[in-house]
Order: sequence, then C-alpha cells, then structure tokens
Amino acid sequence: MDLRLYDTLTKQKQPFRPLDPSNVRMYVCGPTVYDYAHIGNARPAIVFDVLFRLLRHIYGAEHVTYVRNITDIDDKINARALELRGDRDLDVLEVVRELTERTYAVYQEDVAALGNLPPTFMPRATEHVPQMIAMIRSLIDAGLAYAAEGHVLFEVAKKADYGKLSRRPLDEMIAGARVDVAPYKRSAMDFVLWKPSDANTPGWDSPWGRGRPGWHLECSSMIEATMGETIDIHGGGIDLVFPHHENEIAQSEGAHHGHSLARFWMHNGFLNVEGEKMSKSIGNFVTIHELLADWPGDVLRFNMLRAHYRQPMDWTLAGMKESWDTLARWYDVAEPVTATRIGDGFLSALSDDLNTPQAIAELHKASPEELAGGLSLLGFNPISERLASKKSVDTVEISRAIEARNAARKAKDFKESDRIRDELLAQGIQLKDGPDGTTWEIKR
RNA sequence: GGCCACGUGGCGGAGUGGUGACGCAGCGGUCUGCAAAACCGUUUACCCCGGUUCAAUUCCGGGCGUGGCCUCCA
Repeated sequence: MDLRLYDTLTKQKQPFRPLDPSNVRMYVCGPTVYDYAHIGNARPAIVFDVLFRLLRHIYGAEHVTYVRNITDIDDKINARALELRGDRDLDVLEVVRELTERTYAVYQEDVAALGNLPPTFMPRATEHVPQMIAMIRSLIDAGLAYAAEGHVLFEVAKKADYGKLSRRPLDEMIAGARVDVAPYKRSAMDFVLWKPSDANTPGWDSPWGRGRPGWHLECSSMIEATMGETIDIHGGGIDLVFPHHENEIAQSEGAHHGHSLARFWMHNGFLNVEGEKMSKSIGNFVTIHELLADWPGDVLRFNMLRAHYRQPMDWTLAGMKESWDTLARWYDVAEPVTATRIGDGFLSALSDDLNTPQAIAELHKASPEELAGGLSLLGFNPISERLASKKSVDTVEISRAIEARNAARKAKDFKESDRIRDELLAQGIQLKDGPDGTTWEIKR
C-alpha cells in the first residue's frame, strides 16, 4: 500500500518514502504550557497520532519515532506567572515552574483521554538550553547570526531561500512589516535566537549574558537532539507555517550546512466553534479539559476525524451528538469481535494523505471484523463502556424501573409501563426494547 | 494592500473529465401493545459567467462570497 502525503513545501501530494525505514522520524509542535489546551490544540494531537499509528502499522511499531515537544520557555508563560503572583511575596521563577508543571500534567491527561498514544519523546525546552546555545554558536560561526545588545538575531538576508515554505519573498515582507523595528536589528525581518532576561524572568547563562532562547529555536534544537539533522515529517497547525516553521528551517539548515530539516511538511487546518472563530472575547473558547468533563474522549476524537485534516472544520454540538451516535452503534458491533482485520479500502483511504472521512465511509460498509480493525487502527477501543456518559446515573434504580415496566407490560398495564418509560426519558434515559430484553442509553 | 485556501443536496462531508461516495435528518416498510432502538428500502447537489472538450461539478480565465496568514496563536 502506497502512502502519499501532502507536502506544504512543494504543495503536492508525494509518495512517502522514509530516509530510513527502520527509523521513521516525525516531529510535531506541541503546546505552550501556560493554560488549558483548547479543542483547536486537540486537532494536531489527534491527526498526527493517527499518522503515527498508520506509520507504525506500515513500518512496524518499533520503527517509528514520534517527538512532540513541550514549550515551557515562553513570554506568555512569564506574563501569566506575573499575573498569578500578583503582589504576593513569591519567587516568580517558582511560580513559572509550578504553572508549567501543572499545565503540563493536565495536558498529558487530556491528550491521553483523547486516545492518543504517548509520543516516543516529549522533550522540554528547559531541558535543552545548552543545545540551543550550541546551535546559536553554529549560526554565528556560519555568518547567519549576530549578537547585539544582549540579543542574538538570525540575519534573514543571509539565507537566500528564506521564505520558501510560506512562499513570501523577503522584500515584500519587509515592506509589509507592521512591527516596530528594534534598534539592534539589522533588518526588520531578523528574528530573535536569544534575548536577555531580567530578575523576574527565567534565564540561563550564555556567552551573551543571562537570557533565554527565542521561541523558534527550541524545535530546531530538540529535533537535532532527538532525531538528528533531517527528519521525515514535520507537522503542526497551519498558522505555524509563518513565521515559526519558516524560521525553524532557516535555523536548522543554517546550522547544518544546508541539509534539509524535514522531507515532508504537514499542516492541519483551523477549527471554528459553531461557525465562529474561537476567541476568549466571544466567549466560545472551549478547552479539551471541560469538554472531557461531559463527553467521552472517543467522541471528541471521532468528531475530529470526520473532516479531512487539511480542511477547515467547524466544531459543533450537533456534530458531537452525531459522532456519539455513530460510535455507539459501531461499538455494539465491534465489541464482540475477536479476530480483527484491516480492510483494503479503509487502508488505501488512510494512505491517501490521511483521508479519514473516506476511511470512515469505508467502515460504514465494512464487516464487523474490518470495522473493529479499522477502529483500532484509528485509535479507538470499541468497548461500549468507554462511551458511558460522564453524567452519573443510578444504574440500580434504572434496572428496577425496567423490571417494573416489563412486569406492567406483561400484565398489559400499558398505562403504567408507558408512565415508567416517560419518567425515565424525562431523566434522559432512553429505553431500547430488543429481542434479548430491554437496554438503555443516555439520551443527549 | 500582499500571499494562500475554500465554495457540493435540509445538515455533515469525500471524490471524480462521462454510470448522482458515505453518514445524519426526512420519507416508506419490517418489528413493537404503542413508541423508541434496530434492520431493509428511498427522495434531494456540485456559487455565478465565459472558455477548452464529443462530454465539466471535476481543467482554464474572470466574477462574487467565506476563511486563514502577513503580529502571539494548533
């Protein structure tokens, strides 16, 4: 089965051939740990987890390395820590540490609840500062970076193909630059590799004074540290194309004699909520954490996979409901299956640039064995209990009511039996009479 | 303003130069005391205007519309 993936750099679907089939390497930009992750953040986590699983299926589980980083050095974190401290007598650096630890822990729980496998490595920026300093040195040595006033900047003009990923000619970007140009910059587009820290900001000693790395640097550095100079796939949200990934390319290629950073660049589309862009001011900011409080993670995951990863997607409550219904029906069919298999149509859909909607369509036509196999490959464990509502219900009470109703039905006291049924329905319990007796489910 | 996506039936959502994916909803039926669930069957589509072609929803050009990036952002 030929895997084809869309590459942002060439803007084409290309056949995927790993550099080394015994070690397929993929890196995905992870979260900045300063606040709960929102459902937009869940999309790349889920999409690239599916890709991870597909690669493991094709090349063998032990032959795929998946790295997703944790950004725990960032000015948003620092700003939040200052807010949290307020005027209390606390060490801000300590608040930063607590904030990142706590947020990191919640993130790990949340993505696991979404059915994602743990990546092979989850490196953190704070653990790679020496490597970052070393990379800055290489860039200075290569004549691509310069130090000025405690900063080190990447000199974009020195890299002839800068802008190749986002397809932005350099002169146009400078003309359109809206930022105030810092006096120490040689050009408006030059970006920061290192910047000074004050007493209230985490900092590390370096040849350019106590400071901290610029955001883009950590990914370049951690890719090098965990997987080497050139990897097979680099993924992330489409909004990261510029400037983040563009700058990663500049840094990594600059520090590695022009050797390319990634052979495939993959970007997932944006997510809207009920037709609107998610934003705190509109009040439609939905976090993974709060969603998991009343929806099974499987439902959130399935909902995400109903749209192709590159398409913009609209997250809606109606869609969640539909996802739940489909999954519930499928789990009933797949749960008793013991010998699973992967259908050809299903696999070729997935192999066509991760066409999950097509793959799902194939599952609708599949045998129970293929359905179970497909669900499993997509990261679902078809165990009906996993779909149980997070709402607490008194199952003993429900069983008793069902017995009472069936007794009434037997006695042909339909007025009473319907009364019980309606009463349960009012509580959100939907009864289902089947040939093997009565079951129930939570009505959403 | 620059760059880039996208526009498919009531809804979600693939795909293709020529026999109207798939799911949900709707409708008809089986089942049921009646419903629900389940199962079987089934109606509805390709933004507008040109062009290429024997043939365009699919390719090309233009228009309109929506969204993204250009500043932190998945």
